[in-house]
Amino acid sequence: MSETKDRPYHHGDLRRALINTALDILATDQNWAFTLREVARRTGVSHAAPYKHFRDREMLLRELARIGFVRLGESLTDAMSLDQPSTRAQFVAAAQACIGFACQNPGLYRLMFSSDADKTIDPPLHDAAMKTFGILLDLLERGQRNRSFRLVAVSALAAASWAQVHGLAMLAISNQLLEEKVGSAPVPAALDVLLDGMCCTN
Amino acid sequence: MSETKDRPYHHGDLRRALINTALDILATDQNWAFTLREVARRTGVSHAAPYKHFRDREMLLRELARIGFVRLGESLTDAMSLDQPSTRAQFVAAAQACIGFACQNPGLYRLMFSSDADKTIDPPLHDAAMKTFGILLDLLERGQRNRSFRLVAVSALAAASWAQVHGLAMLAISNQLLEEKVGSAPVPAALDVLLDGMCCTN
DNA sequence: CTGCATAAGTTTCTCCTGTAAACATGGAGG
DNA sequence: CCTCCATGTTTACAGGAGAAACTTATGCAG
Repeated sequence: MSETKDRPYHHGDLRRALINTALDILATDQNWAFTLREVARRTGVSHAAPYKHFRDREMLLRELARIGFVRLGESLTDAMSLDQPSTRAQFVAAAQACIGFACQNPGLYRLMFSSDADKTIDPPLHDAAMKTFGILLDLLERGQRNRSFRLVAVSALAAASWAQVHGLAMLAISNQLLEEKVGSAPVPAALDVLLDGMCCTN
Repeated sequence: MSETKDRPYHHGDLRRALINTALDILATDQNWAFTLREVARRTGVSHAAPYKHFRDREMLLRELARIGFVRLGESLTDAMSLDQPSTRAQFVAAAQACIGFACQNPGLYRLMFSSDADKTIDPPLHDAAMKTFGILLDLLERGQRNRSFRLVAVSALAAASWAQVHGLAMLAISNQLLEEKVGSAPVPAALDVLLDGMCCTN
């Protein structure tokens, strides 16, 4: 009895409702200037109501970012569970999933890596980010064990591939991967170059 | 007679003064919430004065971004003019210059790639970005000519290296290159991995 | 030199945001 | 049944964006 009544004084689960509204707007309106009041408005509550659930605007932003990391992690896991002929192919699938996620949720993705989402002061957010990063690490370690990836320090592979994928994602959502600059299929092309450096040559 | 008088009614070169103030604050206050009024205040003019030189806040932001690309281009050119034993070493120098630039001007760097700096509606900004990107392209083409870099499509090398460097820069200024994740020297490590894929193996 | 058009400032005003404080409501426990 | 408290609402205030109307100096026509 908490859903869709004609606004009983107590909402039922306003916290979650606010988060969903915010995620909705973020998904709908490409680069929206995030506004607590707008979130409250569209959720149908007074502009001060959110403060009962979030100390301030930034706290909601960090929660959204955290959810973003969780969802990104799910996308990665999904992409990797499709079976692929090689670890290399699996890597490509995961990378494309990440970039696809960014392109489908540009606002959220940007938020996840913005300075508003300060991971140093928010343990849950930090943990979510680390956990998602861990998915990449696992893949790399697995690839090393089965001799797909070179046996250099896994942290080097991690830095390179994370930077590469994140860079492609950011450039893609900034609309900077123009054909005149980087050809018509920059993502697979770039990943191939990187993978040639990561994979065993024999 | 345009500098440092005791505020004649007409400033002399307010446009430039505003830009400099903004760049100053951006350089000083790591993640500052950009405010036209603050810029006006610190420049010593009324809050409406900037509107005589910039249609709106975004227009000033785009001009700042443009200057950012010009400066980044200078940093890259400088770094590449130091002579290096190999094109590969030159690439590393340029990459580190770019990441260094980002770390020393995080606010500006973020701005350059933010959605506020919409390159599709600002030809000067777009041109500045393209010109800086051209420096990278030149280096890659030169590397291909002297057989340092593989003869794959130069746009693929460009996409890969640009994404890599930009990704490292963004992660660095977001304070996400934590040792626990990517080791103690992620930048050279990541670049090495990438370069192993870009360079000729023999 | 006089006088005016205009560029470049300033003031004032409206609307919006974040956030705090005081107030209201209704459901849960004594 | 009454009272407490979490969760709403209203009201208030400080700032920011930007428009409009006003002011000042400057350069140019005569």
